[in-house]
Amino acid sequence: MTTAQNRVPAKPALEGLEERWSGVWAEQGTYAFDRSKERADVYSIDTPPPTVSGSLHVGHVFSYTHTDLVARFQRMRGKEVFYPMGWDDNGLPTERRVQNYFGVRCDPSLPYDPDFIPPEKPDPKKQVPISRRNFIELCNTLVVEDEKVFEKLWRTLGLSVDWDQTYTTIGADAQTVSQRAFLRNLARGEAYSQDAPTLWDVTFQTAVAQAELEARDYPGAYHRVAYQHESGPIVVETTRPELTAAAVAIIAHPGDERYQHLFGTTATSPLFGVEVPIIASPLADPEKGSGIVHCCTFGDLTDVQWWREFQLANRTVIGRDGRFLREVPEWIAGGPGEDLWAELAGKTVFTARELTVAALREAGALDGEPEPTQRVANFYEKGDKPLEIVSTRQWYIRNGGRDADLRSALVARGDEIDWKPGYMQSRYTNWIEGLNGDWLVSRQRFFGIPFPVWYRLDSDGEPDYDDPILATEAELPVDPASQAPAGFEESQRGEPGGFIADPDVLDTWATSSLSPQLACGWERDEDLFARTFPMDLRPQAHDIIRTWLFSTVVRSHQEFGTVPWTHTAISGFVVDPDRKKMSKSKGNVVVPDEILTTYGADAVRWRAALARPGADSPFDETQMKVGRRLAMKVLNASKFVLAAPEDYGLGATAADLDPAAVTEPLDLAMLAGLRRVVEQATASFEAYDYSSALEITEKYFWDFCDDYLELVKDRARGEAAPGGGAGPWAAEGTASARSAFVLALSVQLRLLAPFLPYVTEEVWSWWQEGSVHRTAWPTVDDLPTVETDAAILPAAAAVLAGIRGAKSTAKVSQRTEVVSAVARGPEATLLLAEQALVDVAAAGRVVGALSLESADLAEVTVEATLAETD
RNA sequence: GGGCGAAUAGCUCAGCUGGUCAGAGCGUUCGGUUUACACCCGAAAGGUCGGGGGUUCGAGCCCCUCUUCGCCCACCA
Repeated sequence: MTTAQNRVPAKPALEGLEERWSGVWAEQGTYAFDRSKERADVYSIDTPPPTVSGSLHVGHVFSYTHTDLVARFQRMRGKEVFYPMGWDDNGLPTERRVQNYFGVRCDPSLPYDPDFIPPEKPDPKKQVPISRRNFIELCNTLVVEDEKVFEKLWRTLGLSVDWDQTYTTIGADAQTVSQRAFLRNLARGEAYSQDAPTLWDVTFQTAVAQAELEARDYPGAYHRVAYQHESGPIVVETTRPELTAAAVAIIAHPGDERYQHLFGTTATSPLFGVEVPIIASPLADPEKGSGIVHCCTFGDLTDVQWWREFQLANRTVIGRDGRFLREVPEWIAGGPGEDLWAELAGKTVFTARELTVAALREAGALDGEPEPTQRVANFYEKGDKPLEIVSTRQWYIRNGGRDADLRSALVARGDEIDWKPGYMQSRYTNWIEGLNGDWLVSRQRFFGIPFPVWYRLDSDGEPDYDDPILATEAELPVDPASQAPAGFEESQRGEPGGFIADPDVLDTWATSSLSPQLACGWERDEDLFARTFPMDLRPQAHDIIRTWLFSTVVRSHQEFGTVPWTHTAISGFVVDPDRKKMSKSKGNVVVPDEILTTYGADAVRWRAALARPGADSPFDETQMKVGRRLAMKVLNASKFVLAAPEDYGLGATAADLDPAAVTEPLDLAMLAGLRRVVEQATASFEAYDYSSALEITEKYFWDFCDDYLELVKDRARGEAAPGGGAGPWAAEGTASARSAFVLALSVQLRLLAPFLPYVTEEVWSWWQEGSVHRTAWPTVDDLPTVETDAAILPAAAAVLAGIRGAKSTAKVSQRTEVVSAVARGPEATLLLAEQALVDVAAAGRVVGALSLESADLAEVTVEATLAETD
C-alpha cells in the first residue's frame, strides 16, 4: 500500500534534536545566503550585534528569536534572506572585561612589550599596567573567545543566521568603514571638532554623549553661600559649594523684584575675592532656593548655557581626573584664596567640598548649616560617579541637535520607516526634538577605532587643530598612533615641526550606527551592497532607539540620503516576575543555557513568540513547559500519522498527499478550517505579528489532535465500524482520512516551522526530502478546493465532548462503551454533526443508537446509557 | 513636569474598524491502566472587563475624567 518507507523512531524524543539538526544545517548550508538573487527577491536584516563582552540573558534570547521567526517566515515565503550576525566587540565594555579577565590596565605611556604574558591569576586589586598595544592585543584575543561562546548559544537556539556573514565592530573592515564614513562626514561638513565644555566621566576619563546619560538620584545638600555686595551679602543656594572657586557670575530672574537693584553691578566671591557680574536671565527660577544662583564653570548644563550667552570667563577648576587642578589658577593666585587653594589642589570633588565648606563656615560666609537633599545628577550609564563638565577638544557629528532643518529632516525619515509597534516612533521623534547639541563621537579611550587624523606641530611643538592632516580613503584602515601621515617620517612624531596623532577613538555607536554599511559590504563588495541595501528590517529593543536606531538613521541620511531600512521591529524586555528589569546587579538574571537545557530550544522559542512585539514580558518558567508540551505533541501526533501499522501508526506516506482523495465531509471540513488558519497566520506574519500567527496555528493544532484525530482514528485505520460488520467505511473513507491527515500534517509542520524549527525538521525528515525550512510556506493551494462547511468539525467535536462529559460525570473511563445516547442541542449544530455521525459514534465508543434531538440549549448535552464496567 | 504604553478569571495574556466578546493557556478541583502521546487524556469551577461620567437601540471596545502601574525624556541653584 505504501510506496516509501517512513523513518519514524519508535520513541520520538526532544533530547538531542538541537545538536543533531544545528549540525546538519551548518553542514548543508541550509541558511546560506544566495547572492545571485536580485534586491527585490532578498529580505535583508540588520541584526543587532550583541556586546560580546557582556553576558546574554533570557531577554536577548527572546528578542533574537523574534527576529528569527520573521527571517524563517520570509525564507519560506520565497525570499532569499540575508541574515548576518555582528559582534559588538568595540569599546569600553571590552576594555573592562579585559581588565577583569586578565588583571591588567592600560597605561598608554608604557612601551610595547612583545613578550608580555598576562598574569595567571588576575588580582583585581593589583592590575598590571601594560602598553596600549599590549592591551589591544588582549582585547582582540578575548573577543574571539567570547564570540565563539555566543555563536554556540545562537546555534543552539536555532537562529537561522548565515554564519558565513559575520562582522565585528573592531576589526579591519569595521575600522575602514568607520574611518571612511567619518572622513566623508568631515568632507561634507557634517563632522567638526570643537574645544568646548563637555560632559565628562571622571572614572573612565572620557567625554560622553547625551544619549549615554542617565539621570540618577544622588544625595547632596543645599549650602547657603554668601557673596559680598555693596548693599550687603547675597546668599545663593548651592549643592556644589566647592565650585565657589569657579564662580563667574551671579544670576537671577529679570522679573524677580528682590534682586532688581543688583543687576548690572558686581559681587565678590567669598574666600577667593573674585569679582563677578550680576546678570538677569529668565533661566533662573525665582522659586528655587533663594532665587538667585551663582554660575560656575561648570556645575551643570545651565551654567554652560549662561557661560556661552553672556560670554563669561572660563574658570575651570576641575581637571580630567575629576580632581582640583594642581596649579593655582591665575584668578586665585595672589588673592585671599591662594592658601586655601594649596589645600584644595589635587583633591577630589568630595574632599574639596568638605574643605571649602569648612573655610566658608570659618569665614562666616556660610548661612546656616547644609541641608541634606536628594538631587538628580547626570551619570554616564556605565559609570558610578556624577559627571563633571570639562572643557576639552572633541569631535562631533551633526545630528540635528543644533540645526532645525536637519532635525525635521530626521524626524521625517521616521515616517519612511514602518514601526512595529507603531507607537515606538514617538520615542524616536521625542528624542530628536529634545536634542540639545550635536553628537559627541570622540572618546578618550583605548580599545576603539581611532580617528584617521593627525595634527601638525608648529616650531614650538604646539598642535594646529584647525588644519588637521586627514588620511586618504585609499590608506584605510589607518592607525595614526603607529603610522605617520603622508609626507612625514615616524621620527617626526611629537617633534616641533612634526606631527601628532589624534589621541581619541570613535564612540562605539559611531561604528555600530554603520551596521548596515558593515553588513552589506559598503564600498567593499558593491555587488552585495546592491542586493541588500537599504535593508528590510532593523530589529532591536526599545531602550536603544535613541542611540542605535537614531544614529543609524543619521548616518544613512548623510551618506545615502535614504533610510537604512524600511521596517523596524522593536522588542520588549523580559522582566522578572515583579516586572523589574533584569540586571546583573539585581541578581535576577535568568541564564539562557539553563532553560535551553531544561526545556529545549523549541520550548524556549515558543515562549519567546508569545511576547508580542514591543511588549515587556515577565519571565515565568512554568510557561516553558507548555512549549515543551507542544513540541512533544508534534512528535507524537506525527508519529501516529507516519508510523507503520505495526507501530500503531497509520503508515501514511508522502504518496498519500492527494487533495483529490479527500472526500468525507469531516475531513474536508477539517481542511477547510486549516485553510482559514493558513490565511490568518500568513496575514499575521506579514504584519510582523508572529504572536498571533502562533496563537492561531497552535490553537488549531491542539483541536486537530484532541478532536479531529480522535474522531477519525478508527476510520483512518480501516477498522470495522462499531456494532460490527464491514460498516459504512469503505476503502474510500479510509483513503480520505489518510490523505487529510498527511495534508494537514504537511501544512501544520510548515506553519509551525518558524517557531519550532527542531521538532518540525525532525518530523519532516521522517517522510520528506530536504529541509522543512527551505520548503515553501503553505498556501491555500495546498488544500482541497471542495466547498465544505468548516463548522462540521467543531459540531462533531461538540457532540463528542458531550459524550466525554457524560462519562466524566459518571466517573468512568473514556473507553467505556455507550449502549445508546441522545445528543440534544442547537439544531444547526446537530445538522452539521450528523454529517460525521459515524465518526462521532466511533470516537465516543457508542455501540448502539446515537440519536440527535434539536433543543433550545446553548450547548450540546448528551444523555448516555453506559455499558456496565467492573 | 512632557511623552508613550498598560489596567479583562489566582497567574500570563487574546478580544481586529462598537451588535454570539465575556475567551485561551497555566494553576486549582474532579475523573481516567486510552496501542500517537503519562513530557498523557477527559471534565468542571473561576471575572459586576480599574473607578466615575457620557455618546448610542446597544460599549472591555468610542469620548471625558480620576486612580494605579511600567517605560522614555526633562527636572541638577
